[in-house]
Amino acid sequence: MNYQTPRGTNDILPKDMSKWHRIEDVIRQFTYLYDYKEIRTPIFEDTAVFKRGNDSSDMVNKEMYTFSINGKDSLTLRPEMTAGVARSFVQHKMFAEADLPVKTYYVGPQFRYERPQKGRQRIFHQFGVEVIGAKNALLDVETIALGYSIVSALGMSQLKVLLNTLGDDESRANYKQALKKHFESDLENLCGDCKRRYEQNPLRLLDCKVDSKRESMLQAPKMSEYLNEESSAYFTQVCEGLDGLGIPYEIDDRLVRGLDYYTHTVFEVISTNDQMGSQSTVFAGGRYDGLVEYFNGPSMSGIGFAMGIERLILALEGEGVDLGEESTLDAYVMCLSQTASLKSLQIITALRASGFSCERDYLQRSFKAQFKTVDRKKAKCVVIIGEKDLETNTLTIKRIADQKQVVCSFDDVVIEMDTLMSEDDHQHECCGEDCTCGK
RNA sequence: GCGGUUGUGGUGAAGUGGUUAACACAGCUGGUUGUGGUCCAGUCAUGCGUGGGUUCGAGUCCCAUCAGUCGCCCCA
Repeated sequence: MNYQTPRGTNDILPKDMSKWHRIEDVIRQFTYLYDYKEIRTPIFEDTAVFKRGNDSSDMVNKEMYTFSINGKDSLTLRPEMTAGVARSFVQHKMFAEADLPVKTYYVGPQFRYERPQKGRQRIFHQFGVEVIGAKNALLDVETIALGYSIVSALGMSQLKVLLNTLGDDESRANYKQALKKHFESDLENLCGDCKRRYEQNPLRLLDCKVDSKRESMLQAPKMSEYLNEESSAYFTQVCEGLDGLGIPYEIDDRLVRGLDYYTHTVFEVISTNDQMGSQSTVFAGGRYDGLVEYFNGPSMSGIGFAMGIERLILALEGEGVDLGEESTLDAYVMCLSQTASLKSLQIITALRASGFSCERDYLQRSFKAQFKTVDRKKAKCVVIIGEKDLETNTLTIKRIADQKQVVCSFDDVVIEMDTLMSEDDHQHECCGEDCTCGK
């Protein structure tokens, strides 16, 4: 038996972790600037939190990891975060807080039983925000701006913001009816999926890829023609806000999100990098009006988005953005004889206590092999302790950058390291390769 | 859930059914027993995703299965 990660899951290995940390750093930096607070909800919830009666999405109906213990509760590994956050918002009566809206963000794993593909895994990670308790077009704008700022700050530039509105319930109901009426005569000729969509969620007819060129599809009525005055005005404000911030976007009247709770603004930010494959959406979201009420809270609106971190990494790597900070080491301590090993342990401990990151050899490898490790680890200095040094109570410190070498007593190792390292820093700060400053 | 395609050491890969599974990189050891990055030599897959089958003989053919990947569906 070969043990391996279950299908559609993967280990995030130490060598890749710096990318994740970098992304999480930028996320925390920007959510701080925008005054969002982190929320952590359970990895699993009562199934009813996700599976709400009227939902037609595949995610909720076919892709959930649902289980029960002792035949009692039906629990589900979260496939998304919005429902859990809305549930939490109501459970903890955040609707009564003095300062609304409540602005939250989250980062964590999500679980969907899907056929894996590039950019689509069964366990994947999302960063997302949920702003609940105020219905203001400027919040829609702020939400999009936050996501946009984060991916931009990370260096993503090949992207497109797609925007649409689904209007309020009244507008959407009228539109759905109009769509059904429009496609009624052509229904027989549409693809199988479209026939299903016609019944389940006529809005989704619009993003069919098979029938997109059909006459009836091209002639399909547009959402914008069915917006009532309020919905239309709201959407205009969102557009004006994005214009005001200089965020480029395209209105895509065929953009329909899959989850049933969306109302008004919906948006999707896709990577246009050609290495993305068919899963190119990096983050997407929209406004939802009925969710808080579903969880027995007051009638409050919310808006949010979710960003796929694995997809973000794919997009950034596709664009050639370098996310890995170079891992470096202040010193590599070489011990060249067994008898010196206790001394080397004391030295490395003293250096670490003074804040220098240090590593050493544990395999009694050759001098040459240890020096190769120094290169691979990009250590700034090497501390060398050998048999002879025990007699003289000295060791050698070598600075790799310029090969400068000093011999000092065991007791002075920290002081000497300080000196070498600060000179080194000086070099980095004040000058490049053609340094004339004399250091 | 549907269809296509791929699967050989740590990595990239050669390998028309026939003895010991090329080559390159990385690793390790030595030349240089306290000064690395170059060079040279040596070493490194009892095994070809897994399990069956065909055959005198299978990495090569067949079946099943697992996984990756691409598209559909769906979605972040």
